[in-house]
Formats: sequence, C-alpha cells, structure tokens
Amino acid sequence: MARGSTRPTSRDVAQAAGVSQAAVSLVLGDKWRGRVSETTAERVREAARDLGYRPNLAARNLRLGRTRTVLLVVPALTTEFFAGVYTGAARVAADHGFGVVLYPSPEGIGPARDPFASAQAALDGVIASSMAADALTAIRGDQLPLVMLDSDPEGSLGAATVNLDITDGVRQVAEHLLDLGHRRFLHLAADVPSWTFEVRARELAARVGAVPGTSVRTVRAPISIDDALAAASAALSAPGPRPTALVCDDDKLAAGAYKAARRLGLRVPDDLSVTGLDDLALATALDPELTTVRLDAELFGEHGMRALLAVLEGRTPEAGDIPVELVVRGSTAPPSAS
Amino acid sequence: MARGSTRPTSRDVAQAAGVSQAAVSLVLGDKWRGRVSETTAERVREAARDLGYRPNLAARNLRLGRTRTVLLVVPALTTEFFAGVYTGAARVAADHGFGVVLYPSPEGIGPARDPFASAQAALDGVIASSMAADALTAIRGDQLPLVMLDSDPEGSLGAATVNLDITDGVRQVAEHLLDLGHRRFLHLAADVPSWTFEVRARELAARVGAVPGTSVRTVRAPISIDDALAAASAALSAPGPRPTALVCDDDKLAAGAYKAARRLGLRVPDDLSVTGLDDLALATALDPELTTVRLDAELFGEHGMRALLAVLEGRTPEAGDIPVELVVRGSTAPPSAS
DNA sequence: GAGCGGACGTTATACGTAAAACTTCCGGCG
DNA sequence: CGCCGGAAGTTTTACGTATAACGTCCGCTC
Repeated sequence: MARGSTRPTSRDVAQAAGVSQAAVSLVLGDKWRGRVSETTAERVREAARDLGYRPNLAARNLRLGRTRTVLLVVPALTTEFFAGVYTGAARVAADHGFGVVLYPSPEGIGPARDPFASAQAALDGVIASSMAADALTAIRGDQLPLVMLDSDPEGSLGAATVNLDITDGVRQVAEHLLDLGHRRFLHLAADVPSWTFEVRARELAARVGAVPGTSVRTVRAPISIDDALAAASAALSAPGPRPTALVCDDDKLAAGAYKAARRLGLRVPDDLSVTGLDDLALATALDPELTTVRLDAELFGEHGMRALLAVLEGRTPEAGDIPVELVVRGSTAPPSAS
Repeated sequence: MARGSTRPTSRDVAQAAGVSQAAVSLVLGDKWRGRVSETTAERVREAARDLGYRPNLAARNLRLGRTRTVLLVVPALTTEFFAGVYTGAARVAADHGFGVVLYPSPEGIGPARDPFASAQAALDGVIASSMAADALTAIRGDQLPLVMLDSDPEGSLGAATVNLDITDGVRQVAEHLLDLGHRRFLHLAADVPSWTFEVRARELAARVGAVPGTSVRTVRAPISIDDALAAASAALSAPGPRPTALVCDDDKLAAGAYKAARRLGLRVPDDLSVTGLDDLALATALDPELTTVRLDAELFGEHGMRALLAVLEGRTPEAGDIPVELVVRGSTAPPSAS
C-alpha cells in the first residue's frame, strides 16, 4: 500500500512481475540464461518498463565496490583545449561502460577544497592534468589509480603519465623559424608552474642554441591576453636590437602579442613573426592567422582514459608520446632585411 | 587479520579506537554532543586520522537517500561561457555542501546516450542548458528536480527557469546601432534550435522594425568561425544595397564575420559595424575589438544553482532575469556617408 | 530507598543491489 | 527403481553507513 511517490526498486518490480527480487536482478543484469525462463524474463522486463524502474546507483556501487566513474581534474576551463580532452576521455570511457566526471579547479572556490569533496561521486580512478597543481596533493592522499597528463615522467612517482610530444612541437617551431632565417628570438613563456611549460623553454633554448649567432630572451606572463599584452609590450620596446621572432607558449599569449605588436606599430609577420601553441579557434580568428602547433586534445583525452583503464585492469599502459603538428599560417615569414 | 590493502571502514576505525561503529559515525558526523565523551571522541578522531579513513560515499548515499550532487548539463564546451557557468554553480554548491558534476554533451558519442548513463553518480537534481536539447528528453524521463537555463518560461512545463536578460541585451545593441545612424541591418543568426536564439531574432526585428526606413535581413550559420565566414561572405556579397551593421548572435560568429569582411575588402567599422554577444576572450583579441553584450556567466551559474537549491528545499526560486551589459568597443561606428 | 534523568555508550536495523548458496521439480538413464 | 543433472527459481547474505531504540551506571531528589 501507499507506494506513493518514491522511486520504484527492484523489489517493486519483482512484486509486479510475481517473482523474487533476485530474479529481477538476474534478468536486468543479463545473467539469467539458464536461470530464468524466457517468458518470466520478459515479464520482468515488462514490469520494469511499466514502473519506469531505474537501478539505484548508490546501492549498486556499494554492492559492487566500484563505480565505473572516473574523475578528470583539469585547470579552470578557460579554453576549449580541456573540453577536447574531456570529449576524448568520455568517448573512450563510454565505450567501456564508464562515466567521466569533470573537476575544473574553480578559481575563487578556494584551493583548500579538494576534488573529492566536490565530486561527491565515489570514484574508481583519476586522470589529472599537471596544470591543476593545487589539487594534486589531495589526490595523492587517496590511493586511487591515477594517470597524469603532461607531467614529468620522472617526477610523478609511480603514477602513469600520458604526454603530448611538446618537445617535438617546439622543435618544429624552432626549426621553422630558423629555416626562415630568424636569429633573434623572444620567448613569451606562460607563468605557470608546470612541467609542460618547462619543457617548452628547455627545448627552445636547446634548438636555437645549437645554431651559432642566435639569441633567446625570455619573458613570462600569466596565460591571459591582457597579461601577455603587457609583457610583450615591455619586452618589445626594451633597448637593444629587436627580436624578429616571438615564440609563445600558448595561443592566448600570442593573441596578446598581436595586440602589443599593433600598439608598437609593428606588423605581423613583416616586422615580427609570431607563433603559438594549441591551435585554438582563436588561432584562425586572428589576423593574420597564427602559425601554431596543433595539439589533438581529443586524442590526448582518449589516451589518458585508455591508460587509466589499463591501470584499472592491472595492465601496463602503453608508452609513447602523442604526436603534434606544426601548422604554418600567415604569422611567420622571413625577417625583413636589416 | 589480513586487513590487507582494502580501504578502512568505519568499523576498522571503531576497532582501532576500541568503540562501536555507531560511536564512530556519531563522532565523525558531528552528532556526538551529549552522547560520547570528549576524550572518547578525540580517540576516535585520532584513529580515523591514523588509518586515513574516508567514508564510503556509495554507502552514505544509499543510507541517506540523497547525494548532495547535482548534474549540470551543457552543450559541448567549446567556449569559456559554460566554464563560467560551471564555476558559478560550483561555488554556490560548495557553500551548501553540494558537488556539481558536469555533463558536456560530447559530440561524437552519440545522442542516444543519456546523461545518467554517463554521469554514473546518483543525483539530487539537474541544471540543464536549453542548448543541450538532445539530452532533455532523457532528463524529463526521470522525476529529478530540474532547473532550466535560458529556456522559454512558458514552454518548460513545471521546471523552474533562470534566464539572462537577452532581450534587454539585444535591445541595447539595436538602440546603439540605430543611434549611430544605421538603417540596413544584417542579422547573423546562430543555427541552433534554442529559445535563447529565437529571442534574439524576435527582439532585433521588433526594435529595428519600430524605426521607419529600416530593414533587417537574416542569415543563419552554425556557431563556428568557418561557418560564419561562409554565411557572412555570401550575405555581404549579395546583390542590392549592402547592410551597414552586422548583428551577430554570438562572438564566435562575429569572428567569422570579421574574416568575411576582410576578404571582401570591407573595413570594420568604417564600412561595416559588427556586434557580438557573450564577451568571450575572443572579443578583445579581434582587431578592432568587438562591441558586444557581456553575459556574466558565473552569475548565471550561481543563480541556476541557487534556484535548484530552492527547489530541493521546497521553496520557490526567486524570479527575475539576470541583467546584461552592452560593451562598446571599436567595431561599431556611424555608417560612412552615402 | 524508590525513582528519575542525564551521560555514555551499544545493539540492531534499513537503505537497494548482486550474487552465492540452496530448494524443488522433472526427465532420462543404467 | 534409484539417482543424477539441469532448469527455474528462491532464500540469504554482504556491501558501509546513519540513526532509532535500547541499556547501563551513577548521582540526586523526595
């Protein structure tokens, strides 16, 4: 009596179909072959449909001791890059019956709040971008299976890592600009403490430094158009010979650099070649379109999820970085004479 | 014996502290006053700390019949707008002990897959953007408390709605352009079946139509720079007098319009004024910077979450649209003579 | 000296599911 | 005839938590 408004349970379905709760679980869990007759199974399925039955996930998770849910920890979602990572991860996850919960470290909520307090769901594992640095300590506290994205393979003790081949991307940028004849470089670096940015600086210095008569100056800025504008302005109007090539750690920084160049009366690419890294929508919205390194965010997410699945199943994730590709557009050209 | 590697439970803590499981639950749940002595309570807390105890959320959710987790359903996260919505919603949620799980309908996963299959977490409620139209039917199937964002207050039977005052934003755009002297308008509309875009078209037609001697032509494009470029190109090179003002439903469309104008040799704003809507980072990356309507995404998310909390507590969400603001930048100017 | 109420706990139970272990019925085989 | 094995279920249990309901013990009051 008075079943009222509460959600139907497997027991309600059992009663409606005239069987035991166990039978319902067997049928709906597709484990009934040889245990329940076809006619009874159909009766159960019908009752479930009629009642609009949906299994209680909390109960199932408790019973099974796993949730088929993983957490993706990313920095604040201010570009479409991590949206792509999510999409790729979610696609692979769905193929394996997993769900992905997103935890974008929300600025302003306070760094002390750890991801697990927020993503209340019980979790089977975690994929974390190294850029979400503040959240990491909290994560390591738990013993959850962990995959790190874009993180130092040496430094992330034990955790599997999946990386984009940023080193190769920077190499391609450097060689492209060197081939064009550039010798004086300015590196507009992201002021974010993350391994992936250290790699950029290191590789650029190495490649350019290998050629005699070159120089690289570095200036740092937080990843925002306005900050990049300010930093690039200052650097470009500094005394001494002006750099002819500006290598940015990120497309957003490049957008700021465009504005700085414009204010200083420098034309891109005639007076200054500019490169980015990411290939966001922004890159083709700029005028001229930005020469940049395309990162396949979805593929990145897919690999991350596959690695986590491997860890969960006790396998070893396959190694190997994800290739990236230089996309040459209108923002790079040979340096003007002089 | 052999407690091994499995996560400690409240029973383990109880054993370590020499009390019953119930006592542990009382202490850790902060309900022990008058039930457990201070010294015993401290002993329990210490044991919990030593063992690294974390309550099993699946069990708690099952016991309590609620999860303090809500789902935020958004269209694919290709701009920072919904990142802002998430941030606002998550902030308010955190203040009330809730978590927010994000479900960006991932393109390519297939529309049939409903959010609940993916976000395996059990949920207390849902906040859904009307732009994620394909997911909505699945949602209505469940009887979860629902708040709709940017949705027709008439059409969304029963569900509470929280809206940005888009109508007012479009009004401001229209009056700004009319004040500048524009009479021939082109409306670059988002080709997305959503109420929020219908509103834009309706209000623009009404405001401009109220002034004699005006005209509005409309052309639609999916929200992508390339599609906008194509649509705007075609419309701007059509026969007849060229429009002097191009009103875009979205900043991304405006970015496409800039490229179209450039290819046709039209200068912004001298030959063509352009407006957007959103105020993404993109808006200030463009040259000239885009006159657009600033939507406060975080505030939007906050209001959405507050409305859902109200519904969950049986209160009536407060009504009232969220104000928006026209930001005049360099992309609008009086039409050139002739 | 009976009784009462607070302090300090414990025992028992329920949440909804999955699955192991058990029952019952029957047809067939040696 | 005795027995075995498979089909078709059912009964029971466990997952980890929160909390209602129940015990003590002790100091006080009347």
